[in-house]
Amino acid sequence: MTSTAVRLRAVADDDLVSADVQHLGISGHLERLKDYAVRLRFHRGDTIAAAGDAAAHIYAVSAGCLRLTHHGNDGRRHIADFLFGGDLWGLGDADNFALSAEAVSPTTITAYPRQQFDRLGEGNNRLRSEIFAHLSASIQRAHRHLYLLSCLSARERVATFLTRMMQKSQLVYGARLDLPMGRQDIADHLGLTVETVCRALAALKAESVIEVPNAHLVVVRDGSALSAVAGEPSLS
Amino acid sequence: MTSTAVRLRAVADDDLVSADVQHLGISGHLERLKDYAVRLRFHRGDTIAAAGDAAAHIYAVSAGCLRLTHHGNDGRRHIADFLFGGDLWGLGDADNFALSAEAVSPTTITAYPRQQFDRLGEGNNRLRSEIFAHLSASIQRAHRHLYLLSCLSARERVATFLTRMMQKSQLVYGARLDLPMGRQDIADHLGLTVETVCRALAALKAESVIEVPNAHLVVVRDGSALSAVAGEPSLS
DNA sequence: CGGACGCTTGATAAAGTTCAAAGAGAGTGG
DNA sequence: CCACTCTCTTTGAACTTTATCAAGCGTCCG
Repeated sequence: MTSTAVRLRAVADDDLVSADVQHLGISGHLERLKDYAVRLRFHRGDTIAAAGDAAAHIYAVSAGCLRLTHHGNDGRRHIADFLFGGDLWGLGDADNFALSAEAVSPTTITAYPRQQFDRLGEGNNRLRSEIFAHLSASIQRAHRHLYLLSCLSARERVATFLTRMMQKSQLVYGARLDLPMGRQDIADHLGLTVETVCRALAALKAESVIEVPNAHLVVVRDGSALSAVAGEPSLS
Repeated sequence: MTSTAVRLRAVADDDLVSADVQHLGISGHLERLKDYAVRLRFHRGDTIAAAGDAAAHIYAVSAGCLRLTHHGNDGRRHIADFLFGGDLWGLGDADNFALSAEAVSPTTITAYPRQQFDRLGEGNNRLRSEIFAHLSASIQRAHRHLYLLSCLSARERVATFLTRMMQKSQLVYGARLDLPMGRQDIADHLGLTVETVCRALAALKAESVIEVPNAHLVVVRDGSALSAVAGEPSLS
C-alpha cells in the first residue's frame, strides 16, 4: 500500500519523462503502469466484460479483434465498433461499462487498473488532454456512424465499412484487407441483415471493385471506385 | 489582460466556492465566467455555428431548441441531437465544431469563451470530472441512438423518440409534449422520411396511444403503451 | 473425414420510400 | 382585420429496397 502510493507519486510528476512518451499517446502513459498490468488471452466469442459490469480496468488491445456490442431486451444486437491492436476500451466508462466487449478472433489484451490510471491522470495535464481527445474522437466516430445508419443505402454502408476498415485496421497489406469478423457481425454493425451484406459484397465483386477470395479476405481492386460508392471522395 | 489573469486565478482555486455550485454541474461553473459571457438570440432556422467553424466558445442554451446536424456531401442530412434549455454545446469540440447547430425555434444562447473555460478547468478537479461525465454521457446517448437506427422499426423509432423527448425536454406539462421541431427534423433524426414519421404518428393516434391536437403538440394518452412500443419497459 | 456452422444465392414478402395531391397553419400585406 | 400565399403536414398509391424464408454450398474445426 505504501509502495503503491510512493510509486504513484513518483510517476505522477509528469513532464519529466513525458518527452519520450507523448507521441505514443495514452498507451505511452499506460506503459508506466505496466507493473500493475495484467495480460489476458481470449478465444473467439469470449466475453471480455459485459455491459453493466463494474469498469475496474482500462483495456488495451495488443493483438486480435474485439467487438463492442449493445444488446436490446429482445435479442436484437448492435455492434457499435470493432477494436484492433493498439485500441483502448473503457476510458469513457467511469462506473460500469456501457457496452459489452467480445473477442472476434483470438485476442490478447492488457488490463490496467482504473484506479491507478485515474490517479495517474490527476497529476498529469498531458494525459488528461489525451483522454479528452480520445473521448472526443469516440464521439466523432459515433456521429459518423449515426450518419451512415441514418442516411446511407446498404451498398453505401458496405463500401463505407470497407474503406473505414482499411483506414483503421493494421490488417491491410497493399489492397488486401483482412476481415476477422463474420458477416453477421458486419451486418449488426451496419444495421443490415447477413444476406444484404453478402449481396452488397457480391455486387461490388461483380463490378470488379473488389475480390473476395474467402469470407475473411477482401482485395480492393479499385479503391477510388470503392470510395466513390462510399461517398467519401476524400477521407474525412 | 491583467485583470483577466487575476480573475482567473481567483476563480480557479476551487473547492472554496464549489459547495453551492456542484449540484448545478457545469452550468454552475460557467456562471463564474458570466463577465465574459455573451448572450445571443436566434430566429427559427438560424445557424449558431457550422461544422468546421473554429470552436471558440462553449454554448449554453437558455431557452428554445437547437438541432445538431451533420450534412453529407450530397445534401443528405442527419440530426444527431436536439438541445433544450440547460443543455450545453461545444464541450467536446476542442478545435473545430464537428456538427452544425441551428435554431429550431427562437432561441436564447449564452456563449462563454472556450479559452477562459479551459483555464477554469485547469485548476478545478470537480469541473474536469463533470466535463468528463458530460462527454461520457454524450457517448452513451450516441450509442443509444445507434441502437435505435440500427435495430428499431419506424414505429418503434417514433415511439422511442417521443419517450425520450418526454424525459429530456422541459416542455412536458402532464402528458402534453411540445415538439418545437418539424416533421422533417424528426425524420432526419430517426433516419426516416417525413411521410413515414407522419404515418407512424397517425397509427399511434389511431390506437389511442397519443393525440395530436396540432403538429407541434402531442398528448400522451397511454404512456405505458408508448413505452411498450418503444421497447423500453423501464427507462434505461 | 464428417458434421456443423457460416456464407451465399434465390424467391417471396414486408417495410419504407418516392411521387403526387390535398389540407391545415402561420405569417404577410393589403 | 381579412384574405392570400407559402410552407409544412397529412394521406393515398405505386414502387424500391431490404428483410424474411428457404435451400445449397463451402470451409473450418473437431
